[in-house]
Amino acid sequence: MLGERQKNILKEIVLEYIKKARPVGSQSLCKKFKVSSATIRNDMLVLENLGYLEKQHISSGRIPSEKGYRYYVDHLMEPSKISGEDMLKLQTIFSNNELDLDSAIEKSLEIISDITNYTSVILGSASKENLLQKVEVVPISPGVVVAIVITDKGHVTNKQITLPEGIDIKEVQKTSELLNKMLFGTPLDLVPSKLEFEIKPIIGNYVTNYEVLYNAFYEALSNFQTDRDVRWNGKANILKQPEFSTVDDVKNIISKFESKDLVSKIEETDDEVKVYIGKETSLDDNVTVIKTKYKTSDKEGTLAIIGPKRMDYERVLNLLEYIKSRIEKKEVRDGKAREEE
Amino acid sequence: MLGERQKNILKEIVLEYIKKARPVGSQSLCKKFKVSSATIRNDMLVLENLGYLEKQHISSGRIPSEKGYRYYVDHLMEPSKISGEDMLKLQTIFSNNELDLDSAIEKSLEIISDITNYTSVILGSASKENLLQKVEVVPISPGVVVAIVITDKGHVTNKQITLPEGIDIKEVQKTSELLNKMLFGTPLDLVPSKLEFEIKPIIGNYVTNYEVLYNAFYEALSNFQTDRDVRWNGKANILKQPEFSTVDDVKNIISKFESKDLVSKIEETDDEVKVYIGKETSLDDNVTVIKTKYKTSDKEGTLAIIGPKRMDYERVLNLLEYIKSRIEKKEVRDGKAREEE
DNA sequence: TTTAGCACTCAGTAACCCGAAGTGCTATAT
DNA sequence: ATATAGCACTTCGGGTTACTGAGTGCTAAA
Repeated sequence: MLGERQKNILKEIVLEYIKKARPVGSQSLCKKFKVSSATIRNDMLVLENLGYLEKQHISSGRIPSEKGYRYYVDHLMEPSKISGEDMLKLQTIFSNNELDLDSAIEKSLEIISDITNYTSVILGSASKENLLQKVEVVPISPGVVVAIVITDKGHVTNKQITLPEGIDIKEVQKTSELLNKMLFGTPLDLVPSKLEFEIKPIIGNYVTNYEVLYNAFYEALSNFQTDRDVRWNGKANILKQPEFSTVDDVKNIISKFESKDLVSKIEETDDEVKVYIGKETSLDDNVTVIKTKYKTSDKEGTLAIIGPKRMDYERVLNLLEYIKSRIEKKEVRDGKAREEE
Repeated sequence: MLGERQKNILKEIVLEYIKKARPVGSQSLCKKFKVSSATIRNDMLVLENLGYLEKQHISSGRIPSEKGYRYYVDHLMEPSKISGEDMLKLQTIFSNNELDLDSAIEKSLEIISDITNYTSVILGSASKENLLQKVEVVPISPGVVVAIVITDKGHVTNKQITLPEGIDIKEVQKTSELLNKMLFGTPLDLVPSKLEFEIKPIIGNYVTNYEVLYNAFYEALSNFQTDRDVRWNGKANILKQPEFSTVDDVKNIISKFESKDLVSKIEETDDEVKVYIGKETSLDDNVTVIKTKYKTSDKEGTLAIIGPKRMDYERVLNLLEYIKSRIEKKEVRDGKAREEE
């Protein structure tokens, strides 16, 4: 379909545009391909007709279209290794035994944001594979208790419960014992249904006045898994990109970042590192999001880098791949409960 | 110092500029004061020479200077009550018994952001008046435990601790018992020093190999009080204000919002509702921050509204005053453990 | 003390010109 | 067939100019 030179021209244009953020003209490619500008122009026309290139106006140079970037990422980009320089900056983090995995992930994405000037987001939530380990009920004042839930992976959440008038603290204790007995070892995502179908029917046998108590605990326990944390780095970085040079562009992207359904748009389900360009992101047509799911023994979530479509695809891909691999390595190493390397 | 008419002219200019965001000319005030524009101009000149008014260029209308806003807030603004409309929107929140105080505060600031189009921030942290109620240690896997700290007000934090090789879980239990005994009822802010000066010297008597254990617990327990949460509402609202019409202004304010020392700049120590204008904010010369400290039985923090200097001072002051009073009322009411009103 | 009158200033807009960069097309050369 | 040289054409962007409207400061009179 595409001639060899045409492919290379497309590649050059993508790389050049990533570097300079200015439309690429035919002249500037002459020396590299040792042909005249007219020849380049002919090829450019072909590429434009196929939808890989665009012009901003009739006599401007070419810029890659989304389809062009996509083609570059899928076919033209040479798989490479992370640069030594980048690696160096990340290495210390993962070989530092002081840092737990969570902090290491956070720290490393912070570094990525710093060195690339893109925006990064970490989406996390307790994994479905967490098993409920313990439900602890601590009275803190008359009529008020705190319910604390601990998973086998060490995650903790809590919820304050104001007891309805006239509930005996003994009833609460009994409820908590019952919950502990029945829920121990239950995967978090199954807790609500287990509460509803196994515990609710029988709780009346153990506890009087169970209705309100049950409801209070139900709420506390089922909130657990939906608990999400979102960490940003360099949220303002994207504004440094020349594509956000008008007030409207800036306002627009900032509003998108603040919007409530951002999490659902960022979340990734694929284990690979994936690239979403422009419209593919469903977040904003002017950005590219490179992201991957990560999964540690106790949490799972998404690592995402958000930048302009003119993003340094190769570098970011490599960085994310590297971090992903280090996360896994660290898991293994931590599992062996510290063994000097 | 200032004549009566001059004061009124200043006031009108402030109000007019707040409403329209456009410099106010002498003509537009003629009817209101029943004098000619020349007279107004003379007064304006006086006000300008005293530093209350500014011009953007030699032949533009006047806008209030920071000093002018300050004078307005301190001397010209008529103390008034919150508008019925605004109150209505907030009322339901505080009379809703389902909502705990925390959520009510959050919800009400959300509403303020919505109706005013300003940005709001809630800074919170566990109060110094929280007393340590319990230290709970839950083993979750060989060599790993979770330390959970609960205060008498129901706040919970936790920290995962990886035990050094060769530590017996019994030692951990003993440590936790010791901590519970010695720290029960200790105000949070005193925990670190108590650990250092009372517990460290004697822990060796109870627990062998105490060094590492002590360090792990020390870190977990002293992080508690510095634990801060920051909640934003309408972070992008400020961009709607016409004062942020150039890319640079926008980028600037966004960076300020993202900066790490924002918390320290926002935090308020005064119990009153206070107004900080422009430079006074130490945050950004183009904004006004109206804020107040709040204090509930278990938490204390700051409520802040950030808007342009051209902010609707009266309205925001009233809103904050109102919320403050409702927070206190609700405290009282909740304390009586639900008594229908 | 207030007012009318007037000259002056400046932001903002629109119209225009011009050079730079780059294109598409056609006719020619390889 | 492919590549090239030449040329007419388009658009952007920056600079200049001219004009208008809003608003001022100042002076002299009421």
